[in-house]
Amino acid sequence: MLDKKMKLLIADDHRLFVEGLRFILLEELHIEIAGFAINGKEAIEKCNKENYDVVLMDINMPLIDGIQATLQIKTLHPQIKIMMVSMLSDLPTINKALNAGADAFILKNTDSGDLLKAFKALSKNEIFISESLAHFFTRDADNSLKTKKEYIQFSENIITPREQSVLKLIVEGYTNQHIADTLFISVKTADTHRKNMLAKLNLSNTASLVKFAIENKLV
Amino acid sequence: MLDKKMKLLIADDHRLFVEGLRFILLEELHIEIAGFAINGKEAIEKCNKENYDVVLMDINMPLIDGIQATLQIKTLHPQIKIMMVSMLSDLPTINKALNAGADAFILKNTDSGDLLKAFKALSKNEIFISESLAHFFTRDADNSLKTKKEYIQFSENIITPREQSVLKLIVEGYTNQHIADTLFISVKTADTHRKNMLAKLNLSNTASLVKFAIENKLV
DNA sequence: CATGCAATACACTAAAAGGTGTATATTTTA
DNA sequence: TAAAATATACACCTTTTAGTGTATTGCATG
Repeated sequence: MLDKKMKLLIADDHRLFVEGLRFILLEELHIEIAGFAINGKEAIEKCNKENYDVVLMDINMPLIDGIQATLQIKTLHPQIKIMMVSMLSDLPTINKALNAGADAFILKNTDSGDLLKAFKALSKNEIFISESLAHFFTRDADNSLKTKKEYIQFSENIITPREQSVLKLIVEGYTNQHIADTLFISVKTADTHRKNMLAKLNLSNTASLVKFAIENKLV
Repeated sequence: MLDKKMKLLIADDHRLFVEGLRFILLEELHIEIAGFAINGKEAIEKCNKENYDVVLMDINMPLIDGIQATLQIKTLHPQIKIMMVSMLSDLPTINKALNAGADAFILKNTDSGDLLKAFKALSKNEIFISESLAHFFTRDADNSLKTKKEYIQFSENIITPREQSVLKLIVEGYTNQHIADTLFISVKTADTHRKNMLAKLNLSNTASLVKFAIENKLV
């Protein structure tokens, strides 16, 4: 793929960012910016019409987000490489992106060198993860990417379904008593669920639990 | 100011964005990129050392955010123009930025034309707001900017600056004691701030306060 | 079929937060 | 300049959470 130009679709709704990106990639002779999309829906449509080699996909986009778009694009066009770009480095999101089929995950706060490395990796059918995120992962003998054991816990649901129900109510501002009444369990049980979540997430109070829940979209 | 080059400090931790910006502004003969900062603290320090005409300031930055940095820079160097850049278009944030002394507010999803318009406006000592945000505001006879009545309720600080400081720490999971120690106030005062917020927002506990704070981007 | 996880429940103690009310100095603003 | 808002601080009492630990039941998977 290195011998001919990679056709790139940029799917990102931050125009300033995209314009900057254009200038950065202008100098790259083996990359051709072949299209733009300002949301996931448009990205999907364009991939169905045109032939792209790579999609640079923002996670947060209107209408359809980058992860949903990746899923749909990979279903119909598995050969298209998806390079995920995000502001945030939370593991659940990265895992979701990779599970959706993303081939690279870079942060918007990495430098352009990393970006170009990612393109090179993709052209060699490798999976690329920004250095600052790499510590979450490990590679198998077959070079496949695995989330490190110590982080699996984090990404996979440590929070059990029942705990999630409780958590949802906690975020709504319910007290243990109210939660107990709602779920037809004892106050003690509701309290135990809360405490278990605090313990396993290494948090010390409800405020940070609520923050965690919202940030990790567990509610 | 138009006759000589504007010295610009770019304060943003998204390197890809910054690099792109550099390319965009390279073509502008009356703008000179004179420095970079990757957080609010660095921006403040650089403004104390060097003479800049304009700071392009991201809202969300590590250590010290753009709004705090703006406050501090404007206190010591009121002549420096601050151009706020943000991903999000929520009114409380815009108002906070303007109250902190920002001279322009543009979104990262506007095009570079808007960016250049903003620079021009600053050089004429005008306040510039991205078009897509302009509907929140109205101009007085004296051309000063006012939040439209229908938005005031939203924007005007239901939550006072001090309360916001406390709120920020609450969201971080701090207890009243810890908040008191951090802000050098009595536990009672920290507690009063918390209680006042609960009262005026009609909430009954910290969990819902945290939720409110995150949803309304007050943190 | 045993081991582990999930869900349930409880004891006890300490710490924190919630409810209500008061008070005062300072700053903003009408 | 007077009124309003803000930041500060405290009293008293109740409710809720946090910290630590135990325990039983059922279900699933190795």
